[in-house]
Amino acid sequence: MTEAPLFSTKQRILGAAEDLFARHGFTGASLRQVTAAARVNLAAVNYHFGSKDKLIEEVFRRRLDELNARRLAALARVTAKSMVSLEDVLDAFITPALELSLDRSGGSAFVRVLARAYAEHNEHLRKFLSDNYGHVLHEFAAVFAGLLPHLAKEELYWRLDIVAGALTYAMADFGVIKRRDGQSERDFRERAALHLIRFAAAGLRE
Amino acid sequence: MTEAPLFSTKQRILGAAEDLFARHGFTGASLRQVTAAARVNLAAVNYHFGSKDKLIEEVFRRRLDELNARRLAALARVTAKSMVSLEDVLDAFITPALELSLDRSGGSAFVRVLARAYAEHNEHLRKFLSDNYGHVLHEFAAVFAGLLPHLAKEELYWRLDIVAGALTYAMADFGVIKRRDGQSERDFRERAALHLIRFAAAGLRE
DNA sequence: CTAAAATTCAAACGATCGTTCGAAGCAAAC
DNA sequence: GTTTGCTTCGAACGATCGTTTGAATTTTAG
Repeated sequence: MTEAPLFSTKQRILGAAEDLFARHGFTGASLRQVTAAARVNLAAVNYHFGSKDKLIEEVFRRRLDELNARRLAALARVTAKSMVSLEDVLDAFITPALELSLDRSGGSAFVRVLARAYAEHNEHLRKFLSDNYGHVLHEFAAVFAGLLPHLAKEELYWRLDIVAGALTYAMADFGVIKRRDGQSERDFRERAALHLIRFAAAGLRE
Repeated sequence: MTEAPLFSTKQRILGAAEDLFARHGFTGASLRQVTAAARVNLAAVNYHFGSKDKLIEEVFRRRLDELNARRLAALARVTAKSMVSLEDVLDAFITPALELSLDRSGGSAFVRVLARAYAEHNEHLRKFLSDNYGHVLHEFAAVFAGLLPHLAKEELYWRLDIVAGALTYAMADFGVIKRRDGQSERDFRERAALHLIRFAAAGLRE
């Protein structure tokens, strides 16, 4: 927790790992590929992070801390209003991630990493994500539960899981797709968010 | 192309590979794990399939041949009608896959394998799938294009790609999720298909 | 029954994996 | 200048990977 130079060894490793994990998966990308791309020594990973698993966790932490903070801030803004709609809550969940997916500095790669995490059945990784960011999903789930009182708690939870996964995959593809030439990024983002919110709302309502 | 005993070495390998690829990914599951689960010798994979990559292809071929045949049959049934709706075409695409995901004999594992394939950016695998099943997507795309004349061809194609990926991920999760106790499988399937079709329609229309 | 073809087997190949180690390099503190 | 602590480095560790080999075994054909 000292200084964090923009191009320190740690940051270069994290950036290269993010890119290679997105392209080849967690087991598919080796530490030798990562360190070569980051132009650092192989042993630097275990020196700075301890292990490959810890490096993977740090790749998530670097982005998820901010992403989930934005989601919670947006959720708080929504629940402060007098009338709360399902679409508002979904917007609070989706828009921060969509902004990240359209970010230039590695954000699009990270969203693809996130999509891979959903595909993984990795016990260790699931537990890490649940331990560190489960409270965010719980806060959203609580608001959803108030808006969808007809759904049993168990039913609501797995619907949220499916919806979140499908949204994550869709946003991951945005990171690869090239936008139409004439279309502005803001226009693209707003239209994509609209479609995703419609899908999620349809999937959550009875 | 000779006989195909139900529990031949080849079939046992394919079944074990499907299950392990779903759980640990293509690079994450080793041939030693696969052959151990199939209770066959390690060398049997290279004898019967030639290589791990060819085995992966065969895991796809075994299921996709039937899945895409059903999709095309359903599409033909739809286009034979006088009035064709966007929802009809989506139903022809989604329902066969949803039935597969709820199949008991390995189908649910395969849909998770399919979801992994979407997450993979693997050049070789993408080319194999495109070469062997690209014509199915082209047939659907042609019908979609007729129903959505306002969309440019390029725009339509990447929307279809995103929608197909998101649907695949959602269906993959169905394979893991346990149904509510009181709910029949038919009821569950029809309701899920309805939600997925709504999402896809919203994503494809302007 | 016997020869031939197909299949299974144990064992090993070289390559690559994540990880570890001690020396070398380098900064700041005294 | 010397010491101290942090970082980088080349080299190697044992483990595991996909693949290959040749002999043993089973199945098929004549």
